Amino acid sequence: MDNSLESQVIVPQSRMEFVDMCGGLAQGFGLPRSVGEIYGLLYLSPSALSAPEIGAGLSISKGSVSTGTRQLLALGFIRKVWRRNERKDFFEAEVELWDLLHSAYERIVKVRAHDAKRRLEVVGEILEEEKAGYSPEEYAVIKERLDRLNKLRLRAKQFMPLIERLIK
Amino acid sequence: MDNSLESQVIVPQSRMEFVDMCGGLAQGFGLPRSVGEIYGLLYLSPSALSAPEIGAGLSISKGSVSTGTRQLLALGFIRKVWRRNERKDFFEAEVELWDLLHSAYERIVKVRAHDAKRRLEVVGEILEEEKAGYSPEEYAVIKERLDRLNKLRLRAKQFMPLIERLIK
DNA sequence: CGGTTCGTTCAATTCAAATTGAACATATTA
DNA sequence: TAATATGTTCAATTTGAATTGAACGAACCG
Repeated sequence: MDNSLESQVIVPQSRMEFVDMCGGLAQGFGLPRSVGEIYGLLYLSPSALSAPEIGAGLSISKGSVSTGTRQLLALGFIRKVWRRNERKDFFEAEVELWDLLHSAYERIVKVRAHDAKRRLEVVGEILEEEKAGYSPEEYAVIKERLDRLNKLRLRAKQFMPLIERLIK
Repeated sequence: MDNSLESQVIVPQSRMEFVDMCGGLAQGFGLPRSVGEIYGLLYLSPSALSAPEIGAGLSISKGSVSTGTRQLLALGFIRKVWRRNERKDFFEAEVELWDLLHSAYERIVKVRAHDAKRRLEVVGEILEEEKAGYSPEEYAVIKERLDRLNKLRLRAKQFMPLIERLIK
């Protein structure tokens, strides 16, 4: 049976425009478009929305709503809210974006920096093992380039605490 | 005929490890993996490489080398160098990464910020047109959320000059 | 109980982006 | 001039990620 309550969910154009913008932003950050769209829909929603409402509003499947909301919950961008006498889950957006972005910075930038450091070390180690395979000049060039990268890394690292203080 | 000079290009493991790391970084920034790999190969190369050498070293097609180098040239990450008595193009990496990253910041962050501003304005305008369709309470909530975003935008904007001074 | 709705999972599908490779233009050499 | 090599473009293909939808378990209701 068609549930008329949800099938007639119509999201006004202004909010759809916003949804679209959030979808694009999400893509820019390497997240699925639908994840951004769900957040956008919830962010401009005057009240919490159920999963079926989200699906109907954005014309996406149950499955996408389920995985999308799970990701957003994990990132802290949305919250579940319960309404009494309602079995459904309702979702609302976390509107304190500054805090969210701050913790995203922690997770993404720091993890990535640490990763880069480790991988550069590995490259350096393997290079030492292969040292014999290079002429002295070649080896010197490669070594110098790696050193250069490490200097860049340290330079970037120096600024991190400063930037952190700024955005706290 | 098989050109034995290029078909036997073998890149040592240390550099392949580095190539792989650059590929992953490129993906993280929304660029094709192969573009990062080409840069990685050139960055640790003691001498400039020809397009066929790049293709052989990374096992990618002529076409990918062509489009990849074009992108890297456009971004300023590599340079063409000519060798006399050689028809081929040779490529070498720009090693002053700090400058490159700085200009990338300019292009990406600033453009994106400007874009977000414009799109938010559009949403605001459409919302005004649709004002009648909302109850006063609903309208107030949506309006407040949009204002919140604009405040966030301004807050971020304030820091941009500071950060710029830091990384200059 | 059966009937209904909700939410999750996962295999199948779809879709977009990257990659390939063939066709082409241009340059080089004999 | 023919024969070979280089590099670009673009249509076709591949590949990987997002999305769907069917199957399932759980919660609720008459």
